[in-house]
Amino acid sequence: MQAREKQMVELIELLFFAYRDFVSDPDEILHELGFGRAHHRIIHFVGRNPGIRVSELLEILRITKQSLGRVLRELIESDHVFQREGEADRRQRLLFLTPKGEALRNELVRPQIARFEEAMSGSGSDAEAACREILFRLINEDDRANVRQLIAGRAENAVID
Amino acid sequence: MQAREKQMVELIELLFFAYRDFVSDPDEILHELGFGRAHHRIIHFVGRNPGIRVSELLEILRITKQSLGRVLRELIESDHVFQREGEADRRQRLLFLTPKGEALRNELVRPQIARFEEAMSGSGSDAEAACREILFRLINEDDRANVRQLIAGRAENAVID
DNA sequence: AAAATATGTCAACAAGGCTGACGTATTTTG
DNA sequence: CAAAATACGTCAGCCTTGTTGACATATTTT
Repeated sequence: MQAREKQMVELIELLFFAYRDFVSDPDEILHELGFGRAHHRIIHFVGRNPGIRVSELLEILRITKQSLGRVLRELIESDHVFQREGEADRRQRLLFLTPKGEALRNELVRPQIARFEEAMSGSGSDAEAACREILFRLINEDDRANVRQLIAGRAENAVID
Repeated sequence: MQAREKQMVELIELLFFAYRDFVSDPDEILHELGFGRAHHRIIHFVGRNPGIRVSELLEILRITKQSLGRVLRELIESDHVFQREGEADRRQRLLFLTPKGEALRNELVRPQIARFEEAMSGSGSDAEAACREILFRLINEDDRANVRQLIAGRAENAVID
């Protein structure tokens, strides 16, 4: 094995361990509520994209509608998420967080923000930008444009009535 | 939400998408063999740490021995992994990859190396070091020393007879 | 009016986690 | 040396979250 490849393997492992611990704080919180990681992902992306369509969510999460359906139903029944008909297209069921859902989303994202802030402390803004760029380029090339738009955030202040 | 927090949320999402795609290539290969991500993790860490003890593997993967047991048995039956009694402590069942296991490990790691190399191309070695450091600091503080040692690789050329 | 689209749902199944209980070598300890 | 601790394996049952396939309903597009 070349030295360069060895360095890459080290990065592979770092990413594995970083991700393992990165999801561990939310996992604990969720477990107490009887929820799992699947609920987290829905809460997160609905919170970040109020009014997101079901089909968009499916594409982001790369799961089937049947998988989504079960978990989404639980979140609706527990009053964390609600749906509204699309105005332009009434077949759509746009997704929003309730105040309760927003509260949970906040609780879940807080430790993750803290973890990144701690990880960044001591690094300059150039280091942060470098890391951001590398993470971005780990994403499939054909999906980067989508992700860039998603991350930029679209209807940040969507009116929910 | 503060601007700084928003930046952190963007990083959180980048990590999510990066990881999602990062594991997708191995997943495809594994699926054709009737294996899953659990098999991958075992193959990877046994390959990187020949002679690793079962209990060490459990700690790395953060799963129970019952979960490991099933998947490990499959890998042993399919002749990807074999066990040997520890010399010093004969209760131990040290784990090694067979040549077949090594071949699979290589096949699985290749696309991940390629992905990181592509992601790094264009970034300088300082950017790479910065990213490495940030990923490292995402790991739980009490586990960083362990991970550092693990990643450095210990018995790189362990004799297997 | 017919076809396509967006979504929901039922059913059956699989991977891969979990807990709890118990068994067997082997090593360590009092 | 006997007893306790350790390393590991295994049986059984359960949960979450993913899958495929088939079918239903409302709405929009053609």
